[in-house]
Parts: sequence; C-alpha cells; structure tokens
Amino acid sequence: MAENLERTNLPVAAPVHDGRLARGSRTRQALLDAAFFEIYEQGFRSASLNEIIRKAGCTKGSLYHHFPDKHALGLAAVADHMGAHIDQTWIEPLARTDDPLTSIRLIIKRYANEEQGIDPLRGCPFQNLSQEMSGIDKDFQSYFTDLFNRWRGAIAAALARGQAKGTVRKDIDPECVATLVVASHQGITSMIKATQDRNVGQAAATAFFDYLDSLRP
Amino acid sequence: MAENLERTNLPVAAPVHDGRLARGSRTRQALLDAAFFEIYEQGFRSASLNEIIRKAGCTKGSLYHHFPDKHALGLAAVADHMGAHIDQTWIEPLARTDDPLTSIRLIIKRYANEEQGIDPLRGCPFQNLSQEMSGIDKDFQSYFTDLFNRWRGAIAAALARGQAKGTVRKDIDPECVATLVVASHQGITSMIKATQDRNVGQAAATAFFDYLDSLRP
DNA sequence: TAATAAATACCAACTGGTCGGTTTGTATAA
DNA sequence: TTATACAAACCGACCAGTTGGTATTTATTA
Repeated sequence: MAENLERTNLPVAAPVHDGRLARGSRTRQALLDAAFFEIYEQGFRSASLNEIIRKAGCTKGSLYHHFPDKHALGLAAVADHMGAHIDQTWIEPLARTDDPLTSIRLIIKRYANEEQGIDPLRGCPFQNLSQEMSGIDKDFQSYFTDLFNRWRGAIAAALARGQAKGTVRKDIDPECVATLVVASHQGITSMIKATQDRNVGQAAATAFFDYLDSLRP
Repeated sequence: MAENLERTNLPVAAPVHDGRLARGSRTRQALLDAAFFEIYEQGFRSASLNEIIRKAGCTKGSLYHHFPDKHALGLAAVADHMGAHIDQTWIEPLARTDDPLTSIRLIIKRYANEEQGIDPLRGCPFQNLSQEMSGIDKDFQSYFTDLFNRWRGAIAAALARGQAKGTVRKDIDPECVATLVVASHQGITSMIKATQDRNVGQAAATAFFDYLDSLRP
C-alpha cells in the first residue's frame, strides 16, 4: 500500500486540517486543475489567466505567488495531468500482458466507449496540445517527445514480448508497428474531433482492428 | 469551354494591366494568401490581423473593405488554399487509377519527400486547423467535414474500383479502410510535428505500407 | 514577529473592429 | 479631348476590451 503511494506521481494528499501549507497546496492544485482544463479546451495561447483564476476561485496575486508565469503554470498543469493518463491507460496495462494485440484492442475500445475520461468530440489532450505547442515552444515540445517515446516504447516492448511468447508475428518490426499504433490512435481521435462525429471512429476502428489481427502469427 | 469556366468557383483571372478591379483583386488575393499562411502557422485565434495586413502590404481599412470580419477572412483563406490541395494531391490521382494501394503509397511517399509544399515539421494545414476550430466554430467545422468526406469518399471509391479490377482484396470494407487511411495519414503527420522528428514518419510509414500490402488479394 | 499566502489595483501592449476622409480609375457627356 | 461625377479601393488614427504581468497591501499562521 505504501509502495503503491510512493510509485504514483500524484502529490501526497494534503492534511485535512487547515494550515499554511495545506491551504497553499490546495490553491496550487486548484490552479493546476483549472489551468489544465482551460488549456485542454482552449489551447495554451487562447487560455485566459483570468478565466483560470475564476475557475480556481482565487486571484492574480495567488497565481503569481505559486507560478512565475503562464508558461510555467501550463507546463506544470500538463505534466500533472497528462503523464498520469498515459501511464494508467497504456503503459501499466501493456507492462503485464503477453498478448499485446488484444490489450491494444481493448484500450482503443475503452476510448470508443468513453471510459477514459476523455470526450472524443473535444479531442485527446496530448493531441490538442502537442499540435499547438510543438514547434513554438521547446519546453512543451520536449515534454511531449519524452511522453511520446515512453508511450511508443511501452507498446514496442509489449509487442516484442508478444513475439517471444508467440502471440505476435515475428517478421514485424515492433518499433515501426508501435509508432503506427500511436499515430493511428492519434489520427482517429483527431478525425472524430474534426468531424464531430463518433461514427468516423467506429469505421476507422473496424479497419484498425483488422490490421491488428493481421499481425498475429 | 464557357461551361467549364462557369462551373469553377475561382475568380476569373484578373487582367494584367492595372485597373480598379485588377488592383482590388490583387489586394484581396494578397490578403487571402497572407491570412492563410499566418493562420497555418499561428492558428486562427492567434493569427493577428495586424500581422496579416503587414504581410499583405496593406492596411486595416483595405482588409475591412474586402472582408466583413476576421471570421470571413479566415474561412475564405482556408477554402482558397486547402480544397485545391486535397483535390490535386489525393482526389485527382485516385480518380484515374485501378491500383489505388500503389497510388496511396505513392502519395504518402511524396509527403515524406516533402514534394507537396508542406513542411512536415509545421504539420498538415487540414490537421492544424480542424483541430483548433472544430467544436468552437460551426462554419469552419462543416467546411472541414465536407472536405474530409470528399477526401475519404475518393479513397473509398478508388478502393472499390480496385476490388472490381482485382487489385484489392474483396473482403474489406472500402469505407472503413478509407477512413483509416485518412486517419493514419493525419496521425503520422501529427506525430512528426509533435516530436519535430521526421524519422518518426519513416517508422510509421514502414508499418503503414505493410498494412497497405496486406490489403492486396 | 517573521514568513507565507492571498487580494487589490494597476500597467503597457495588443486584440479585433470602426470610421471619416483621401486616392484612384472609369464612365459619361460636353 | 477634356471636364465632371461617382464609386471602388485604400488609408491610418482611433475605439473599447482583453491580454499577461507587476507592485503594493492585507490576512493568516507558525
């Protein structure tokens, strides 16, 4: 139990009684949460600090007490929410399976069923933000590259394990397939958002699942 | 001939000599071009009208003489540039082939070789804009949906023709595969932009070409 | 008291958009 | 051919509102 807590990246729960630190960390977390959702919906540049402090229920002074500027707030908010999502949704399930193709299929299905806390019509946070910020901000860009590499690496490792266990064809390159899996996932969520039509996702998923099956021995 | 001219929506080519109309349409086109590239690079909301008129070499008054507001300018600029690109790159080549899988492979290769006038590190204009504007603007959204449907429809029709001619497996659903082709293309360009690394595209393309080959009889 | 946290008031810069007025090209008519 | 009338094209100062960010003051608690 203690080990589980240690392994998470989530901040240790603040003490229930009011104190200087507790109050401060609550305000800080409220700012992180509000910033993440505002940035998720509006994008970083269009996200308004005034709206963020309104949602967080605090003032400009508080914000600039906890963060030096908008850039730092955005980066902190993104890291606080997005890394955990990829970890829980992709990396952990893939780490303990010998049949990665089935696992990938299951994960994608969960997105389609909207069990991942992501509204497909609003797009994937990773997708939304990396599209906007890559190429204009080095810090965001390198964070996304790292996250992407962890994501792709976890899929590739699982595929290689599948090859060893006989659940995946041995003549495919795990790295290349892993990259295509991530790209397809991103592309499908992107098309759903672009058309505002969930059926597009169903159609693409049908073909994508056929592709996954073609990777079996 | 007259019929052909009537069918196009393009403005009749402006006379070379200077005249009221010629000057006006040149300014208008300069605004459309400047707006498109500014919007392509910055996104619609972050695109600055002041920057657009600076690039176009005209003034606020000119801009608002030709367009009622930023929204109309953006829509006109996008329609002026993006529809033509999809037509030339995808729809026309696919319309006259009986071997669509080879054609698709060739088109994607041209993107990778940067022969399409698109810098992969800056992303695909369709991708960039549809991500930003879908869900927050009905006009942009329906334009993108239409364009997407034409795009997907052209691929599906070519695939069906391939099935009839024996170059494509008969047990696949052209609509679903076409959707996945578009989604994968979008996803791959998206990942290249996100990581700012062209090699990611190479890896994904390798796996994607294997997928295309798996669709042959 | 000392230090942290939060609130208030404010700033310059920039946003999309407006408006009165000027320039430019063309059609008409003497 | 030249003067006149007119409208399209263009200009740039200006508007109200918003942006991210700052300086100062007040409240809270160890």
